[in-house]
Amino acid sequence: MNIGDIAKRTGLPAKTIRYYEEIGLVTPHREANGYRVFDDKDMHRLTFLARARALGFPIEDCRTLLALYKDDTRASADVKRIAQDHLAQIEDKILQLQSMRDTLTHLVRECAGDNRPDCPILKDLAKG
Amino acid sequence: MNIGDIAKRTGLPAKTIRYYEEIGLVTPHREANGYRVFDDKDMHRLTFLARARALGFPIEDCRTLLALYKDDTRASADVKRIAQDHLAQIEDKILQLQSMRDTLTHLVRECAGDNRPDCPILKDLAKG
DNA sequence: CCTTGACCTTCCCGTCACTGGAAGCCTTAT
DNA sequence: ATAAGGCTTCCAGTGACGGGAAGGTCAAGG
Repeated sequence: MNIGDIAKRTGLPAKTIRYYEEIGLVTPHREANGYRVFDDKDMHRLTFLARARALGFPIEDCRTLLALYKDDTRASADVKRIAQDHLAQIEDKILQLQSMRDTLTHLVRECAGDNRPDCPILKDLAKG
Repeated sequence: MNIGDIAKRTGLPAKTIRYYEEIGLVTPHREANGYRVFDDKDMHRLTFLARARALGFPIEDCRTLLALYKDDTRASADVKRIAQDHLAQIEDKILQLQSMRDTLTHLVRECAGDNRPDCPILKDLAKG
């Protein structure tokens, strides 16, 4: 399969797949004309990557997860730790965003949104 | 005030303040020796920026908000629209993160986390 | 007067995970 | 023969800074 086909099948942009090759996450073969050829193993790795990225794992986590996946002697504890750490980061982020959302919701509700200059949003930002 | 003092007072790193000057968000004077000098107006702008950034507004929104703040003839509707758009983005992001969190929480709960290789997290990532 | 340490300056590179675009080669169909 | 579309590499940009180097400045102490 060429890069366009695999892109369609994995849902990953061709650019992203080239980038993954550049950083060593996949190593497709090359045809005589220089084109990349992807086999089922590449397909599988890319699908794995797509799912891991969709769960928000950073690239380096993905690399580690792929290595663990390949390693039959892995301990599930190693996988779990990575997932838990990532989960903790996500939960932190959610809390931050919820706090922003709450403040913003309040401010937006207070603001008349008409053509007068008086604005509680700006007032709040300015009050420090 | 020198940059170190204003950094302490605003809570912004000196590096950030220099960056804000570079992109035109503040324009402190310069002493004969080249040092930046910040007055109360700069202080006020930086405090405004710190608060707006803390609410997650992107830099370009901050620039616009500062301009609106300065403009006595503004319509509060303009401010409100910016805040609402930003709020919508935050809510989107929260939903994405919550979806990730839910999946991860489930997977982590399923995983034994011992030294055996069997791992539902990897299984899920691999299944595509 | 000299030095030390704490400031300050600019400049450049690195972050993260791509994305856009240019310039040019390859393949397939007409 | 040519045109369309796919492929290649390489370079630059994103957002909002952070790290660190090389060097100027200032106040206090010996």
